[in-house]
Amino acid sequence: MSGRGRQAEAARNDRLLLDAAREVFAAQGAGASVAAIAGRAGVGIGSLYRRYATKQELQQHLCVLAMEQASEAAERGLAADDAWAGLAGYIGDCVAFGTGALAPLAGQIPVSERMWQTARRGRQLADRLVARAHQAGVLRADVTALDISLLMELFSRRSPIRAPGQDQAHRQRLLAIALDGLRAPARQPLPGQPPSQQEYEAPWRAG
Amino acid sequence: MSGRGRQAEAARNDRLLLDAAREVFAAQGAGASVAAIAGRAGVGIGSLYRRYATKQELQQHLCVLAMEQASEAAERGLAADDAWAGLAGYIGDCVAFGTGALAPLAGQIPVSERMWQTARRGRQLADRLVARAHQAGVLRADVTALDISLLMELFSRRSPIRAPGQDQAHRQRLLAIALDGLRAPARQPLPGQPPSQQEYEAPWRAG
DNA sequence: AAATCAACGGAGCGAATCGCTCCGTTCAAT
DNA sequence: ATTGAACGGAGCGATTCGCTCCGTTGATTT
Repeated sequence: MSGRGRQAEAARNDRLLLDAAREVFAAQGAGASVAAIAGRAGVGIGSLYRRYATKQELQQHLCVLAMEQASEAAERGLAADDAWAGLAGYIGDCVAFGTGALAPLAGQIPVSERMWQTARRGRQLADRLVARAHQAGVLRADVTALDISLLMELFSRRSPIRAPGQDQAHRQRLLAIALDGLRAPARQPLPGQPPSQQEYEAPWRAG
Repeated sequence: MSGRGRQAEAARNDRLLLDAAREVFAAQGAGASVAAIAGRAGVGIGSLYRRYATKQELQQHLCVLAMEQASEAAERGLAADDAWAGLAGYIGDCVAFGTGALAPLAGQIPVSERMWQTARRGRQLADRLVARAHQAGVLRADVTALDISLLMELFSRRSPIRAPGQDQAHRQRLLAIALDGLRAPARQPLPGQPPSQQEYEAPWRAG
């Protein structure tokens, strides 16, 4: 074991708890029990409630963290020289981390001001990433940043029935297919209207 | 109202019940309550239990029906002149119907002999559809029939947080992207190994 | 070595929700 | 007017939930 003393153990447990919570919510949805989370993290329920007063508080903290991770991934993507590699890397990172897996929490928890701010910053970065790819002509013209957000939301969900390793392998293959479909030029135009920002975030406003 | 008498109402209710059950399970997973299903169908709980002795029996019946619908979609696809149109139509039909949305039931209900038979027939038809697309050179060479099954499983899940109409519109746009990514020639090879039949159906064997 | 105490795991509480039963009501057919 | 099949939903016991509380552990201090 690394780290010495109870404080180090507490820090480790906090990490384990957050990772486990994200995976369990991603697989089972917002209704997952705190016992399932604590069990997967390998810690007691008491240790969970010493850090987060309620299940809801844990969920809010999880949302902020996930959006911050997404912003960092977007910054890495913008730092890449190649516009396509940057965008694909951003999408891959977010899907691997499970950024969009917390979408089922929308409407179930109040959205703090900090959450809106973090979301706004992440959206701006993602918009720049997408705009750059459009200008470089590597991203199909009829796809929007919100389409990509929905795509990541879809791919973020974990299978509730398969082993995590298998699930991850499957997801990477399917994501590679979707990424190929995102490249310009498009073979078949996208049907319907692109999603609007308002309808995208509406579920979060219904608290 | 169409139909006269109590028998007609019963037949209508049975349809409403099955449609509602598929949608609710697709959105909320296997843990969805029977009250939620009856409520969405607009019928009483008593009417549900007059037709299905247990929740489990309803789920099994739902699985058989979904797989039969998938087989019919595959037959329509094989009847199409164009190999790509046939495959794309099959995938689109299955996703629209929600064939793969019952995957979360795997491991939660015993698999009847009839379910295995129906599944086997559906798989044979899908294999032929995929093989024909491969031979015609319209489907990227590194994708297998099981990859496509997993893709349909992914796209079959309904959003638990958005209105069904919006969710459907989003899903069709994202599916169009994925279908573009399935076309030959591939721009980027798929990572990892293709899934095996054994690992694909393993969750169903763990009853 | 003894004392201290922060962090630990989990048994168990009341509340909520579950699958399912049971029964009074409705209404087309007799 | 009578029948009876199909109806909706209140409510049962069982289960599961979020959460509290407490005895235990072990690094640190005296």
